[in-house]
Amino acid sequence: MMNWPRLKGMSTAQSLSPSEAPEIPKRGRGRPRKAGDGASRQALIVAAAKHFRRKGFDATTTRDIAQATGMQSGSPFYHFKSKNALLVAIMEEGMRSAQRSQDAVLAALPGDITARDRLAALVLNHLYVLWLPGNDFVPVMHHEWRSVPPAQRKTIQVLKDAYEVPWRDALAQLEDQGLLGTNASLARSMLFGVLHGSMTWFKPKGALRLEQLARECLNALVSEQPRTPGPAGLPPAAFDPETVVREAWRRGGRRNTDTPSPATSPLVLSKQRAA
Amino acid sequence: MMNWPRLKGMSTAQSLSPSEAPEIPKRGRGRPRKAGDGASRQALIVAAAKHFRRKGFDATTTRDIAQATGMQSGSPFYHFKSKNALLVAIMEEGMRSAQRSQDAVLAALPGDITARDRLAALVLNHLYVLWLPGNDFVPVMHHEWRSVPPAQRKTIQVLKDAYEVPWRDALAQLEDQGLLGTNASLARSMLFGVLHGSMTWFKPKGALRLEQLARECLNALVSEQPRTPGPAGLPPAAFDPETVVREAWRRGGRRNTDTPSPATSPLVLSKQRAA
DNA sequence: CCTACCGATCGGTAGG
DNA sequence: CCTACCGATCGGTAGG
Repeated sequence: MMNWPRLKGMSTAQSLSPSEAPEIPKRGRGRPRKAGDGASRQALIVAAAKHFRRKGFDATTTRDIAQATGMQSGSPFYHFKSKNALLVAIMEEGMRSAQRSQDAVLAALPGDITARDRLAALVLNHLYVLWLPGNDFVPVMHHEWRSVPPAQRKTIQVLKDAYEVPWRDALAQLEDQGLLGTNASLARSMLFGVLHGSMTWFKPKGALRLEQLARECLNALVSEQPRTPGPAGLPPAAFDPETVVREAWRRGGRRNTDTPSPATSPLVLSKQRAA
Repeated sequence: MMNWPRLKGMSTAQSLSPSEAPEIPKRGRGRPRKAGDGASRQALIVAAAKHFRRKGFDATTTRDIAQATGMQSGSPFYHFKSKNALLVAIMEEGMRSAQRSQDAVLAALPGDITARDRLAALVLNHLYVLWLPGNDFVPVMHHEWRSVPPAQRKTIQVLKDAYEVPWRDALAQLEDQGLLGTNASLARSMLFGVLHGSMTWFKPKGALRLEQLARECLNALVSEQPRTPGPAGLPPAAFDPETVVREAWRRGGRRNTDTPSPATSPLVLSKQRAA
């Protein structure tokens, strides 16, 4: 899957993941249809990822996947014991592939590079992981997380944590240099939010390419000059817009259960215009 | 729905949305079970939103929703002509409610407030919209967008565009003041990415409350002092980490279709350790 | 808004 | 990996 190669002859079945071992296809026997090894399994993963990304996990039928792979409706269950196992396999392979490319990029970077440039490389690589054609695995992972059985979430979470280690390092350095508007941990969560959110609104056509998007994301979250440390901390005093919002909600809202609120607040009056 | 009230006696059926008008419940006749008006319809919307958020649109059955509302399995279709119509109603009402609270907040703000503080109020209000209990509508809108029939997307898009107008204004001012690391349009998309992404990772327990999250988001994306306009533009020269990443992918990747790539690149060698 | 129901589909399996 | 199939469920409807 993805754009990242695996070693030749390295059957996917021998990977570290105990969660989804197929029946061991007895390679080398029978008719060597495609390649004899896990090619069909791989084709199922690729087709499933494509469908899951477009229509969602629940809306995709195992028959869709089978048909896209040229199989009969029952055949996917020869390779995967359930539809959910197929989803987990997609996520695991997506993260492994992303990790491979990220490691390769980091290894190719000069040693004396700044933390900002290192983060730039991580960001661009991540955009490639998300956006390059055929790379449906990581997007599916993020969007279909709730369809993963809780028992198997931990395995994927470990892969995600490992992937984020270099991000933590780079952002911690940037925080030390005063180049962030928040702390490293929050900046990392926000940065991934920006990057994953780009899948919703970004269209890589025209002038704005992935490379430029990467630059803009970095510029948006990482300053080039240290920020003034003056009032940068948490203002202990009342934050004006904050109290305004809080008060507005206190006036205008109930906790909301079933019935619409009685509506006697002045807020509503200020809203009558649009009705 | 939400925490924002509607005018008393304003049946939801008379709203601007032509997309989902129920059968006009003949209010005032029959047994006045709850309130006589669209209370059941409203209860369906609330219950559906809760389920859609937790389990997803496809995984939620209309029977789930009926049961949560104390109805029989066929009854939701008296109020909504289809499951999809229920989803659209959730999104429309979610946006209308968000717009109401946002308008109220803006109206309550002093006129001489800075663009930064105005944006702070918008951000905090938006976090309330996303996070306060019972407010499942807008999260559902973002997560289940692809389940909306294309014909009805436009209606909701209009509401979303209106909602974003004050954001555009505030961010345009901030861009003029040199407080953004990117342009106003991209900053807006990124900011919403951060805010919506918070639904994945943020837990409003402990020290980090919504108010502080709002501050941190703002600090992360909006400087307090104008940024140095020096090398802030697009560097026309080769961007080092960028070319490294691009080269790495060129070496390591094919476009990817079905079969795993042959893998003869040096990238793979540098990755053998984890196997 | 309930009763009773239908047609279609879906994940999964037995047995080869 | 195919054939043939099952049990369960699901969105939706007729008729009151």
